[in-house]
Formats: sequence, C-alpha cells, structure tokens
Amino acid sequence: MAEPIRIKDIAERVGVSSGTVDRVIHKRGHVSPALREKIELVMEEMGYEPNIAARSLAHNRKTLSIAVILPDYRMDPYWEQPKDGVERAAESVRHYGAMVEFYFFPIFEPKTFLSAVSKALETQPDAVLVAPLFLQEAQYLFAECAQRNIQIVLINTQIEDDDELNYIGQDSYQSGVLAGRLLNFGLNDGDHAMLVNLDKEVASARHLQEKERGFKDFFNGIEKKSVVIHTAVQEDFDDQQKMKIWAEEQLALNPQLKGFFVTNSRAYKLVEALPLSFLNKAKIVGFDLIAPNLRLLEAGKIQFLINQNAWQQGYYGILTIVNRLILKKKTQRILYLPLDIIVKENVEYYLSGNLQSPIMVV
Amino acid sequence: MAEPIRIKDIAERVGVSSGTVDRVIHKRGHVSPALREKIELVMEEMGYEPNIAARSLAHNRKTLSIAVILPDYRMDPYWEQPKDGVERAAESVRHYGAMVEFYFFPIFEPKTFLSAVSKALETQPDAVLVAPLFLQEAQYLFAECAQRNIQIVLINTQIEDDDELNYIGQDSYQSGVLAGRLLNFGLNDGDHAMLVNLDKEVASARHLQEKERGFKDFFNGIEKKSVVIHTAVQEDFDDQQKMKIWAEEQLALNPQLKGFFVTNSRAYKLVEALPLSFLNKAKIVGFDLIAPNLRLLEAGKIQFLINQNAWQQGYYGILTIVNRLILKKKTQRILYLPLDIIVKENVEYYLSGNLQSPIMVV
DNA sequence: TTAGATTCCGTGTACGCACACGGAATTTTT
DNA sequence: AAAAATTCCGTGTGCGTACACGGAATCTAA
Repeated sequence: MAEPIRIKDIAERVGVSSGTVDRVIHKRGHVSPALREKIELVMEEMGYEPNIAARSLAHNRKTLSIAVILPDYRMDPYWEQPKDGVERAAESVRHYGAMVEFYFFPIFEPKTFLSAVSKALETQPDAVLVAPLFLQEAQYLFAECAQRNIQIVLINTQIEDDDELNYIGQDSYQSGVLAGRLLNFGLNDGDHAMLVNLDKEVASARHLQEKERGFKDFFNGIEKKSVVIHTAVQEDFDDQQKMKIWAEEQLALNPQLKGFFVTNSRAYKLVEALPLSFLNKAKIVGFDLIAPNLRLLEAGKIQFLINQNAWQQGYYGILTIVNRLILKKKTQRILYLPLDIIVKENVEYYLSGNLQSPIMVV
Repeated sequence: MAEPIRIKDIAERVGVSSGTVDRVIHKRGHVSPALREKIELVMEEMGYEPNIAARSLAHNRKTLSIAVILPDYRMDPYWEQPKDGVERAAESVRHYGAMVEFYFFPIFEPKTFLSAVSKALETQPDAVLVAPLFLQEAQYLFAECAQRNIQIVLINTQIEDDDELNYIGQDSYQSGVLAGRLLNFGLNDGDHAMLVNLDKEVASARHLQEKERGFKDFFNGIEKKSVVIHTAVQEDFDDQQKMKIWAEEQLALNPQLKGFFVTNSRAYKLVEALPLSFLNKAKIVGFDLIAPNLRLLEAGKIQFLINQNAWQQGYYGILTIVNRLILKKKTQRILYLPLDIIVKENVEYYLSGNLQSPIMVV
C-alpha cells in the first residue's frame, strides 16, 4: 500500500522545513516565489493529500457560526424538514466548532423576512443558509453577504446570479416534467388534467413557474394521446369552505377532469376539498413526504408524491458550508437533489433516517 | 457552546490519569472494578463523546484488509456497479489503512466461487464483503469466518441466519410489490402480465422467489381490476435466437399479454427479443441502471426501472466495515437501501456520482 | 561598514487520543 | 519478613497538521 504523503515528506524532498510547505499550502505568503513554485511542483508530483483528521484536530479551536434563515416551521409542515436536516447536520459537525443559529420568519411575509435577515447579520455569522422566498428582499441579503464576505448557500428556491451563489435543491423545471409523466401514466386519451398552485402571489413564483413550464412541455411532447391541461391558482387554501366550493366549481366546469398536479407540498389540501366520489377515480400527483400527504398516499387518495428532499436540503446545506470553510474542500456550486418518485410501497425508505447512519462524518 | 468533553476532563473529575480512563473506554482491563464503575458513571454523566478525528489520527498505523468476493463484472454489466462502489469507498478510506482486494468468480459457477473464497481466506483478511449467490457454498464461508473471527458483510442476496450476519441491499419482497404497482398503473382490467426470471437455476433463487411473492401479492390485493399473472423462467437469455422464438411463443399463447416484469437487471434481453410492433404498446418494468437498460428507458421501450442501488451496496458495504473495525461505531446489522423508481425524467440523478461529493468522509 | 528594517524560513507546541513502558502498590510466595 | 510476582495506575511519546514565535539571511540606509 502506498504510504500517504505527509507535509514532512515533501518538505524533506524539497529540502525545507514543514512550516514553509505549510505556508505554501495555505497561501500565507512569506515564501519566495521560486521556492513556492518548487514546492507546489513537488506537491503535485508526490500527490500530496492533506490528512483531514489531523487537520481538523489541529485547528479545532476556531468556531464557525452559521445563520439559518427559514420560514417558520410551525406554520407549514413542509418547513420542518429542512429544519430537521439542519439540526441533524449541526449535531454531526458540532465537534468542528460549527454552530448554527436559526432565524425563522412567518411565511408569506417579506417584511419579517427582512427583519430576520437583519437579526442574523447582526451576529456576524461566517455563513448563511437561507431559503430566499422573496426575490426582492433576498437581493438585499446577497449584497450584504457579498460585502461582508459571508459565505451563502441557498436552498429551496434557486436564484440565478452572476455571483457565486450556491444552491442546493431541486431542478424545478425537471420536476414539472416528471410530474407530467407520472400523471400521464394514469390518464387516457381525451382526459383533462389540472395544474394547481396552492400558494400566495407574494411568494416567489419563480420555481412554481418553472414547474408549470416543465409540466406543460411534457404534455406538448407526447404523441398518441392528447390531454388537455388547465391551470389554476388558489390563494385561500387554508379556508376549507372556500376550497370545497372552489373544487366543486372546477369539477363542474370540466367534467373530463381526471387528474391534478399540485405544484407544492399542499396536495392534501386539495384532496380534503375534493368530493369522495371523485377521489376514487382521480389521479393526483403532489410533492413532499409530509404527514398529511403520507396518510393520503397510504390511503390511495394520492397516487404519486415527488420527494423534493427538503430534509437533505438542510442537511447538505450545512455540510457544504463546513466542507468549504473548515475542511476547505471544493464543493459543487449547484447541487440538484434527486427527484424521488414515491408510492406507498417505497415510502418508508425515504423517511429520513435510513441512509444517514452508514455515512461517516468526522 | 458546550465545550466537548475530553478524556482528560473526565480523568480530572474522577481523580485519575487519562491512561486509566483510556483503559476503561477500550475495556483493556487492568483497572480495579470499583474505579472502573466510577469512571463509567462519570463518562455517562458528562456525556463523553470520543473525538473521531483525534482517534483516527492516533491509531492509524493499523491496516485493515478487506476481501471482496463478487461475480466477475466482465460477464454481466450489473456487477460493475458494486465493484465501482467498492472502489470508490476504498479510495475514501485509504488513509485509514483500509485495503481491499477483489476476488472475482464467474457467475453461475459455484465451484469457482468456492475457490475464490479459499483464495480470499488464505490472505487472512480482517473482513469479507461478499455477494453470496450460492446458498450451500456460502454456508462454508460463513462458518470459516465465524471461526476465524472475520467480520462479514453480505450484499445483494440476503441470507437469514441466527448469527450476526450483516446485510446491505434491497428488500426483495417489497421490490416485487413495488414492481406490481408500477406495472399495474399501465394495465387495464382484463390484461395479462408476465413475470420473467432470466436467470439460471443454479443461482440462488431465493431473492427471485421473494420478488415473485411480492409481485403476486400485490395483484391479489387490488380491487376493481383483475390482471392475470403468468410466470416464466428462461435460462437461455444469452442466446438471442432462442430468446426471440421463446418470446414470440409467449405472445402467441397469450394475446392479452400487455406487460412484463423482469426480476433482475436483464430487462434489455427481453426487449431485444420482443417484436417491435408489440413494444410500442407494451409496459415493461425492470431493474437497475445499467447501460443497455438506460438506452431502452430513454427510448421509451422500458417504462420503469427499479434501482437496486447496486453501487451503494458496494460503497456502504466498505464503509460499514471501516465504521465497525476502525472507527468502532455501531452500525445497523441490516440496511435496506431505497427502492428508487426510475423513469426517463429523473434517471440522471441516480447515475452514481451526484450525491457523493457533499458527503464528508474522512 | 554597520545598524536597522525587511523578507524569508525553521522550531516548537498544541490538538485529543491510543498505547507502550515502567513505577508504585498490593498480593503471593519463599 | 523479605523477595518475588502480580495487579493497578501514571507518564510519555507519536499520529499529521496549523500556527505563533523568533532566528537567520537579505536588503536598505546612514
């Protein structure tokens, strides 16, 4: 077995001390250009790989503070997942000196988002993990972080930018296409289907638009079958009365309606509003493994759920930050998490907690 | 932030030296019972958690040899996946002193399996990762390992045992049920479907039987629809001529045949044998993301692939061994990997290589 | 030419843990 | 009761890295 190369080895090879090599590795200057190049060359030649264990042992007196800005999980079960993922990751990296601090804001309230951002930035964090639901307000956060040199990682909502913005989450367009395919399996020629946005205008419509685009593109692309697509927005998803009335209207207007695609985690709200008689033959595709959806999946009222891996968004978000700032590993700027297709038979494997144990995180 | 508890801390608290605490931690004896209990109590109280980085730094001179016994990947594309997973994991844990050595045997040849086992055991490995395709011959391996105190981890084929056998892979029964559900989506009342075992008798039929049981149980459980299930075994899957003839026979015998479930990764062999005219309307469910299957999925000739996560079986297999024997972490004895449902739209996320980078493995 | 400033580089220590070694205390043997 | 054996426990060193500190070499200015 090839003995791992140590700093000492390359130091001896070059004929300098390990301290000098260290300065080159960390680009701390105070090394003559000629020497530096020579050392870099030898490092390359010998294939030096830092010993991560030793490294983390050595400089573990540093502490890394991470501010996590998320919608209040008490207002929407979806947001429990990233929160739980963050907590789990925080636990795993605690001995690195990484600490996370949560800043929750009521969903749908841009102003309180801003005040959460302010509070977070006041504490001078080294990094920020955020779900930038509001485009406008997020820009302010980005600007501040860029200026103060704060590492920033986005989850849930992807915002394109010239800057080095990091994103962990789903490919919205592709998830729309996937939803199209799944719904299509259950539909016959001539059936109608409806895409439903159970969300408020104020929330960043960006990723919902992308899903819509993907969904429609799928149905435009298929042959041998024609399915008519309707779209609808319903902001009053929390008012069960209104929902029921609205749902019945839709069914009355479109007797051919056989399938629904709910673009976020609120499929259960739609199911609760639909008449039972319709549910028996309806095909419904939604998102996310939250409790109310899971019950309906189990009961056969929802056919497919697409897992957005919200838990992982939080988990990998924290790991990415620690990887960058403490372990100094390169990490990819954009990480698209898998679009898991969930049915009754495989749901248990995705209820966060299965795949976490075998992974060694030091 | 709560300062992490060190050995030194609990030593001071008890009034002994760190060496004594160390002996208690590692159960190395030479500590009086009274003291031992006291130390254990204080460890519990203070919530001591070993610093894994320091630990792995300290005793990294040990080397761990792992023998990996798998079917020859050159004979079946499926077996490239666990091999690749093993190699990737081996690379990740190389600096722990873990070394893997492969022992391949021609698939379907129990005798050469035995000779691979012999060769492997001759090298006195500390652990064995094996796909125990042949029940009888595997028992010999198990007995030897138990006697020599060699850690053993099974992948692919689960063999129940009183002993502490470790398994990483799929839940075969459940994957059969899942296949049933997926196929069912595309079938109508009165359609016929066929379960096909493209395998040789000699291979452990165990997990194939389980899949069959699950598949049939699913169709027995559904209401409102009746689907007739046929089953078939075809050992000459490598002979394209025979396959074509056989396939046409089946179609002639059962004109109602609309769907196929291939119980292993050889769905592409069936597709290659089926007439094109039939393929356009056929529903086919298979296993595994190997190249020939992927092409057909892309082309729409295969509707669903169930991912058995063969790559992960190898990867986590090695990680589990290292976790146990080097990092001395507890690991679960049985790890059922997710049954991923793969269609054209989400396949790219599962082609091993996406989720590996953000994970910190030291 | 020499003192002072500056650039460059080597030395030493700490991180938390594992383990070898040897000393002290206790028990057993003579 | 002294010697030997045994049990019990403390000390010290090394793992590979990060980084503070200070010494040596080079350069600048007088």
